[in-house]
Amino acid sequence: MDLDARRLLLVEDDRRLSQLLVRLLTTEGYDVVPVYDGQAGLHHGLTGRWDALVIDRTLPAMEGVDLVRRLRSRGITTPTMLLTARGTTEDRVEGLDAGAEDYVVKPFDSDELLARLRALLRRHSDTSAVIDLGGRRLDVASRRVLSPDADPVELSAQECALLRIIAANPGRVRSREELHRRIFQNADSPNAVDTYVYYLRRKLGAGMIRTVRGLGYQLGAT
Amino acid sequence: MDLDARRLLLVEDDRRLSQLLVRLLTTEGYDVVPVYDGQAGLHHGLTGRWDALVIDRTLPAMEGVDLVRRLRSRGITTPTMLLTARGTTEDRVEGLDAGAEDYVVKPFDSDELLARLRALLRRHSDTSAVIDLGGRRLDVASRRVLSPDADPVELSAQECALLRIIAANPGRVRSREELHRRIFQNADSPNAVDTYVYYLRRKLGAGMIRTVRGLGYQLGAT
DNA sequence: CCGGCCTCTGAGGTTGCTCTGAGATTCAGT
DNA sequence: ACTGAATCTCAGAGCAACCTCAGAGGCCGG
Repeated sequence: MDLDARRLLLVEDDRRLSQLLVRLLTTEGYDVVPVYDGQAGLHHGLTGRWDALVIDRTLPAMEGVDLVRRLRSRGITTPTMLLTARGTTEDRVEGLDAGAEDYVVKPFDSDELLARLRALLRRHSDTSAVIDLGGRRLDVASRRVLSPDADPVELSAQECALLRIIAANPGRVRSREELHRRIFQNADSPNAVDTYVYYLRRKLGAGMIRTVRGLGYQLGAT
Repeated sequence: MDLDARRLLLVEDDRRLSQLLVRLLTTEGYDVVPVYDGQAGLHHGLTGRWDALVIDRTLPAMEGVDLVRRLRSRGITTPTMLLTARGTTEDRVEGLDAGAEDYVVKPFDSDELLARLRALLRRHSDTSAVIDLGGRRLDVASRRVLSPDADPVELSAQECALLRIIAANPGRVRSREELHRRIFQNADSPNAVDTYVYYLRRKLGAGMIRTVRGLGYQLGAT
């Protein structure tokens, strides 16, 4: 077995298609694990370590788009490709805005799927489980903030997702809209982002997150 | 005039399509610069600061795919979207493997293009405009003035806008009228510019902005 | 079924920004 | 030095953006 192989989670209910994809991707050198419904996909997506997710849009137990949304809302940012039979624009837009990085319309061509997968993995090669916060560190896997001279601070899923986005790029200011879209997509209150910033500050100190009035938030002490 | 708009370089030789795209993207709040052949695209891609590139595949002087390849080979990693008329798989694969992040097949749907662009920009995140102030630097994105040997100085929106205009051309003198027109659109008091110059001097030192009596203001002597 | 944690809502309270206006100060020309 | 014009200084009203936090409802393990 290839220890450096990219690990893919394949969520596809059609057994025949699933088998076909497993064979194709395995031949290309990927390490593929197939599951056959949304619940299993959610479970493995949340608990496993994956380089990319390949998810069918139409699944029993949970729509593919909902699966992506739920994973994103739990702080999982693994790059994701949707397989979709429907080619309508609204479907595509919905998929992309749910947080999927890409989609492929069935029936698709093997070479195209592989090319898109390569492109997906290429730009997401910076997945480090530990993010530097300037002095402290965010361990995404265990959702804890570790500091050299204090006890670890435990974060909830949403807190972690928020901090992760802000910390991904220390110099950059993230707008409320972006944060809301990426984390609280099924929240009506535009205030949710503020609230979680408040929670994080309460746990980590006010200096952790800087407010840029009218623009958004930024990692503090940069 | 949106100072925080995302900057897009559009490389499209078909004037009609180009104009259409400029209008669409501008309406969405992007800051779009159109060029009409590969050479110009290469030049601007190498020298300008862009948040994303939108490139037609079929161009005079240089193919779109070659343009992407050449930009990538020079270390330009700006996220890129290809527009392609041909929908064959080999074309798509070639485009993606050349380093393009995404492609859209013509004729394309506006909503889809915009959704893909959002997805593209969402995952790329390290661009920020920094203006030299002679020793210190103005980070427009986070509205701060950074200096090598002091804490950052935070600016308000108006302060930043004012300093940005003055600092854009160090030698040039900006009249009160111009500054007032560009920043204090709905302010009655002709004194507003003076006030904000005062605020900036208070935060950054009197030498930052020089008064040219009777004419206006200018970036202070380095 | 219960209790605890997490998520999101909504309603104040507070802060910081914007712009105004008026007096103080500087400047150029006489 | 005198004078009028240009510029500087600064306190404060009004307002939007932001913060704070209690609580309702959801989810999950016991």
